[in-house]
Amino acid sequence: MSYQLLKNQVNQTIEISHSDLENFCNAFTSKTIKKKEFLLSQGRIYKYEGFVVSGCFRVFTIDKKGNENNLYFAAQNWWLMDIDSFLNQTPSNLNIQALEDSEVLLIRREDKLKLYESLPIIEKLFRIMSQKALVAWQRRLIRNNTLTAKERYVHFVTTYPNIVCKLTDKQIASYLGITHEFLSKIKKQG
Amino acid sequence: MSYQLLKNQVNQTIEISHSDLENFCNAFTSKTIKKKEFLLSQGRIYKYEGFVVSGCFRVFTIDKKGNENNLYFAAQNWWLMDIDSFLNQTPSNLNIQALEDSEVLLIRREDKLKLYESLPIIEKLFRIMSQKALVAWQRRLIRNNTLTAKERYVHFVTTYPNIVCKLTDKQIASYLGITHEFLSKIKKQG
DNA sequence: CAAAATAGTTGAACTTGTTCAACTTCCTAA
DNA sequence: TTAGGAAGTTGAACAAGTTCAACTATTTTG
Repeated sequence: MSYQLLKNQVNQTIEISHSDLENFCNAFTSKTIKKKEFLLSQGRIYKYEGFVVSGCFRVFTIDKKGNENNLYFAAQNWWLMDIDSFLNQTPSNLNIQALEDSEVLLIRREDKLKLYESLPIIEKLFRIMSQKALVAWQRRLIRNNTLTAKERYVHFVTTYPNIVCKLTDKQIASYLGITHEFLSKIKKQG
Repeated sequence: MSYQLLKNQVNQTIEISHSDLENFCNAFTSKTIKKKEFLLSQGRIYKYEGFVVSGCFRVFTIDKKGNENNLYFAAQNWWLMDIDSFLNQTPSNLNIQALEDSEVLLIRREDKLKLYESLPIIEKLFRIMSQKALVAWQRRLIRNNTLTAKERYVHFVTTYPNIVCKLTDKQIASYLGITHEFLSKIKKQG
């Protein structure tokens, strides 16, 4: 049952009544996405927010020179969202693509806004999740400023082994902010 | 009146009744902090959250080699918090130091937790503020991965001129993730 | 005001990471 | 099942950024 993962995560984050949790989960619909398909393309306004049940996604930007930059990866239990586009309803700068056949639970923007109104506990849920994510991004930035490429690579593969095994080296290099040629050389050094 | 800035920021973020806003602001107490004094030192558990009324602070980590790494600066209308320490009540990895004589509005952790209970709108306030901050951190990380040091420097001084003018080049270099010697060379090139 | 500490500059040698190009290997779609 | 296209490897030349050391401002403090 694909909703169980979502329920688990909510229960681990906040205390919520059974009926409120049901109401929350009922706002989501399941969707399967084939490998290489896009959940969101740059320039579009993002109307959904997603919880990954199975599979894996990459979230990336494309700069002026046409280079892709992987911002993060999302496997089981991760959230997929472009907060910027979702908050402000501005065209997205992000692309979200499935790296393998995947299942996500999607909630429409309007439905989420309604939930914020009808269930204040949902504000708390996303307040806490956002704050936790913020801490993670701050730490990642510190690592990028203080560690070498090799140290960052070692940190990534040891911290997220279940995601790393689904990725190509090219994708990892882009996430780490280095070229894939250089990652190849790092790996050769041992 | 130092509370007016706080009220303005809240009003710009959410719709809130006059009495709720009063209750929120009443939980804060004003404190003046002299230049170079610390609001928080690494290893302590952070019991307060602060809103900067005047002056300027730097938030930084110290790594194993003893190098300081400026994470961000906070001038008027910015918030000072170690979310990680505040959320989990774990010893802080951050140091918060005044760069000039400053005034902050402080709220105690317990009082903030009480406010979350009694005023659900405060959950919304911090949910939105956290999500906006998250977007800013994501963008900063993308810039760090895709721009050269010089481009990052130009972006920083043009985006935050009112903060830059309060900083030394050494502090800016640390924020950008480069050495102060290299920043000096960047500036010389024009 | 004088002394001491801190901030900023410059150069030379060095390390880290990039670019480009050629090659190999491994998928994958017709 | 095989041709075509990604993904990965390697090397050489290069660019970006660091380190160390010596020096010059500029603040800070007694």
